[in-house]
Amino acid sequence: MAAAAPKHDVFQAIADPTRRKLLRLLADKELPVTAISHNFPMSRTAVSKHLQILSEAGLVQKRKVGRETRYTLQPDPLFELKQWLSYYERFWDNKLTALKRFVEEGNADETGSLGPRSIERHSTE
Amino acid sequence: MAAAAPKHDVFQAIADPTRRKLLRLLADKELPVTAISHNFPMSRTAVSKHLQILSEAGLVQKRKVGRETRYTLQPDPLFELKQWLSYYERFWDNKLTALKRFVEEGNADETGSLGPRSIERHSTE
DNA sequence: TCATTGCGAAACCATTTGGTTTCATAAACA
DNA sequence: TGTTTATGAAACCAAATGGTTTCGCAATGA
Repeated sequence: MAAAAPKHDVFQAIADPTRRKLLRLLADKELPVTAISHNFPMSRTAVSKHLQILSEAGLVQKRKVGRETRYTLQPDPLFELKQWLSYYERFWDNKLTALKRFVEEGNADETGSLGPRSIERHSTE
Repeated sequence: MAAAAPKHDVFQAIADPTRRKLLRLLADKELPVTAISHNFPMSRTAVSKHLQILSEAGLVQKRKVGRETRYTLQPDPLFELKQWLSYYERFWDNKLTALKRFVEEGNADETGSLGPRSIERHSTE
C-alpha cells in the first residue's frame, strides 16, 4: 500500500487552462488521445503529457482499448477543492448581495479560462 | 476598462501550498509582511513575492500603515473558483441534491453553471 | 506480410517558478 | 541628527513547466 505521494495534486493540476479544458471535454465523453488532441492547438504529445498530469492527480481515468488509450473524467479529487473552498464561503456569504448583483450583470466568464480581474475590488475597509 | 490582463489568475495563485497557507493566515487577521513571514520557513522576500502574486490575483488587499504594509484576505475572486467547480458538482452529488439545484436554478442558463441562487451552504461546516 | 495508426518515452529547449542575497529608501525613534 | 526597522526591487540561481521533434512499438488492416 502506502500510496506514494503523487507528484501532482489537484490544485496544481487545474492551474493550467489547457488541463481545465481537458476536464470539461472529458466530463461526459470517453475519448482517445488523438481525438482529444484535435481540440487543442498543440501537438498530440503535449496533450498526452497534460493527460498524464491529470492522471497523476487522479482527475482522469485511462482505459486501453485496442491500440487506443481512452480517457474520461474522474471527478472525485475535485471534492478536495470543494472542501478547501468551503472554508471561505462565510466570507462571500456576507457579501451575497453584492455578488448576486455582480453575477446577474452578466460579468461571469464562461470560457473556462476565466479572466482574472473577475470581481472588482470594492474597497472594503 | 482596458485594465491590462493580470499576470496571475486565481487558479494559478492557489496552486502553491505556501499561498494557500497565506490565505488562511490572512483570513481573519490583517498582518504586516514581517509578521506574516514568521509563519514560513523561507525569507521575508520570498513571502513578499507570494503576497505579490496573491495581490495580482486579487486575493489579498494591501494597506500601507506607516512603514508597514499590512495584508488581509480579499475572498471575492474565490467565487470564480466556486463557479468553475459547480460544473462538476453533479458528478459527486447525490441525485437528490442535483435535482434540488436544478430546480432552484430554474434551468441551465448562460454559463451552464450557476446563478446567484445556487450559493448555498454545504454540510461541510 | 507489410504499411499504417495510436500512443508513450526520450531528448531537448525556452520560459516560468520559487527561492536566495544584496541594496535602496522611507518611516520611526534615540 | 543618526540609527534602526519595514519593505520592495534587483540580480541571480536551480528546478519545474510546457512545449517541441524524433523514435520505437504494439495493434490494425490492406
